[in-house]
Amino acid sequence: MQTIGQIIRTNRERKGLLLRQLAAQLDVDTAILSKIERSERKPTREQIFKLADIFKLDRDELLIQYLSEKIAYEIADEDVATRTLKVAEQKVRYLKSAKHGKV
Amino acid sequence: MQTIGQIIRTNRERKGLLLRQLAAQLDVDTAILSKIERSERKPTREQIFKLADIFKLDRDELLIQYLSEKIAYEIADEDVATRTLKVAEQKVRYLKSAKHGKV
DNA sequence: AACGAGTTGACAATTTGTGTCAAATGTAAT
DNA sequence: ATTACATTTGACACAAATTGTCAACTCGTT
Repeated sequence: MQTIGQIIRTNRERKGLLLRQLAAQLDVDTAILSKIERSERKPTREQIFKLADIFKLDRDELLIQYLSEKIAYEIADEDVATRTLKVAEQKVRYLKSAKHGKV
Repeated sequence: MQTIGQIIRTNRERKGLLLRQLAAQLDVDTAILSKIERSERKPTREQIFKLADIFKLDRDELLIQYLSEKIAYEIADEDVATRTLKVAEQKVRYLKSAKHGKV
């Protein structure tokens, strides 16, 4: 199970880029990128998209990794975590159908 | 599909309580409770537990409603929402097993 | 009109997220 | 062991989001 940080680091090293080089492309401080790779900070959505472009990864895939990691950390220490996600799925379905005027 | 706000309002009315009476028990301003019931604001976790106690609802059940609603609103307008939740489930499982020393 | 219940919006206080910077640490080469 | 460079760390500043406070407002009832 890879974190976003690990995905970024792996891809950066695969391309032989230094932190400061990738940081420059992302337009962030090296310190921040370092923290992101070690999961000490979360990237922003914009950064995710830039990374997907730089590494030619599927934007949706990376976005899913990013969002799901955020959610997982949000509730991982609840012991109702799994049931919460099941109910969240139902609610999402409901909200989406409502949005399409199906209520 | 009921919102937390609707659950609260229904239960408050069932007990014949006024907004200001329930607000007093919750130790919040009437304005806030009004907004919570109409989903204009989110309750805090503490408030959720107080409400469960006041209405004699299952704390975990209400917590699940609260957390899942928060998550659902967070990602409802992503079109990768459902897949995100599936991946989040996997990540939660992984995090939980890691926590129990199973890595 | 006066009252009580609920709603609304402007604002303040607090918390959380993000960025900046400089110093510290690690690592390899000379 | 000193230099040079990459990365990490932590303190701080700034911005954004959350939460709370308050007063004015609407609406229905008497």
